[in-house]
Amino acid sequence: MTKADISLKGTKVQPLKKPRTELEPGARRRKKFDDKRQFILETALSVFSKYGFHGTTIEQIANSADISKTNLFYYFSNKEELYLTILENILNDWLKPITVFEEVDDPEDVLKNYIRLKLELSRDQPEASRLFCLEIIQGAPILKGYLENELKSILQDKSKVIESWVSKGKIKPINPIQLIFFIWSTTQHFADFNVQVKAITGKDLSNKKFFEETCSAIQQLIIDGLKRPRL
Amino acid sequence: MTKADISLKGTKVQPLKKPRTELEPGARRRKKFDDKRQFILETALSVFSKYGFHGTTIEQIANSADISKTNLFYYFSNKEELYLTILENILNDWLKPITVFEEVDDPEDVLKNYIRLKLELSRDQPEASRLFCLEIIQGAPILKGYLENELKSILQDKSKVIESWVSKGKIKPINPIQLIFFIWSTTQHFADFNVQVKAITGKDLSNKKFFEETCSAIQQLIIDGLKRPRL
DNA sequence: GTCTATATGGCGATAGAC
DNA sequence: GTCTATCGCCATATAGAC
Repeated sequence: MTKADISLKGTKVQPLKKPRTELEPGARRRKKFDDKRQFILETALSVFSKYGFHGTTIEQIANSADISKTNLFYYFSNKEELYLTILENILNDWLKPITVFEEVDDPEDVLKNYIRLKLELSRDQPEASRLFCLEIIQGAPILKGYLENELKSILQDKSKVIESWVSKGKIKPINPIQLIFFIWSTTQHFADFNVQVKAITGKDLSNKKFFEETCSAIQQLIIDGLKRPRL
Repeated sequence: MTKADISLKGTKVQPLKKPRTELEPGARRRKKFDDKRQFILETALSVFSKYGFHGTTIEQIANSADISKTNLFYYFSNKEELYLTILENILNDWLKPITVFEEVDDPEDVLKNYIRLKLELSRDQPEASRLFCLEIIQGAPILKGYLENELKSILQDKSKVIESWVSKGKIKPINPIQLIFFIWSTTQHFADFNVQVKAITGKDLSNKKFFEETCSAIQQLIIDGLKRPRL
């Protein structure tokens, strides 16, 4: 294993327990523990997304979270576990929007809706988007298996929806996967290349007007680009 | 300066001398020196693009280039100089395609041409694209100044071309910067997210059929998306 | 749970022989 | 120009007191 590889190493990453509603004995303590863990996770996401796994030190994270280095090791047994837990959480959020693809609906509504949801994700979770991008760009050492299995099968499923639109003549012929890539790339660009966007336009998605302008620009381009040519 | 920051530190990065045609005394030796430097640069690009600046060790690069660690330090005085020289080279290639934007031309030709050139870059220099992306995503500590000045002014220039197309009614109204972002994001996606693309489609741009299919899908979507609505 | 040491190992960079 | 040996630093992680 080279320095640069990060693997699961058999580490079991236990998902965060949801805080319980009934406060049994010990529940309050557990909640406090979970809350602090959650807080560290959020802080760590922010740091990891700036400097990458290797560029980030435990001390940086500890400082940002206002705890000591050793204390951090009380909540996460090592750097990898911390990193993996974050990636796992990101993946869930990243996938949610795609559920809007349903055959019954009108393509225009579905596509507009999906584009907006993805762009909202770029606006509200830009750090998560960037960490995800960092992971993929470096060969997805952790997520590769996931991409080839779960993600692939989800996309095949959604592709059928798009194909049905094509065969019903609702949109013009296009490779469904290409269409999805197109939406992913244009929307994520505003999170991943945020610095470049801001350097050139002076704005980013947190600017409401810029968000709306961007959203409708992408929506229009895709909707109009998919209209069947008139005979 | 945190561990993760990489700055110019006043380091002057001297561009590689072009090998001379006339072989003066000492020229042959210099050429050999330059060639080896160039070879190290190419090897290092490959490694940096996989693991990032901090994830890459000098030893990895040296091994890949089949030289010793100390020998590498003979050609580059430190890790940063090596990294900076690479980034500088990338920037040049990255910008070349945009010169196709000229007002005199037909928008459809220009856009199709530009999309193809950018996609060729994603196909032929995917590692450079990924290293560039790594740099931007992490806040462009080195390139930020460049983005805000040179790149911004180039884009403002090219925007005028696009605006003239709009005002002449050749394409429908669109924010020129947004249009350029769309082309950048959709084409670079196939280099930066190459692993994801390959995991899902089983192919990448090195596959000729896939390249052509992708190229025309992007071209069509953008060209058709920009067509003026018929009255 | 949180703290003060401290062990351990890796990595960038240099010295100096050849 | 290339090599062997090594320095010095810094980051992860642990031990053990409180």
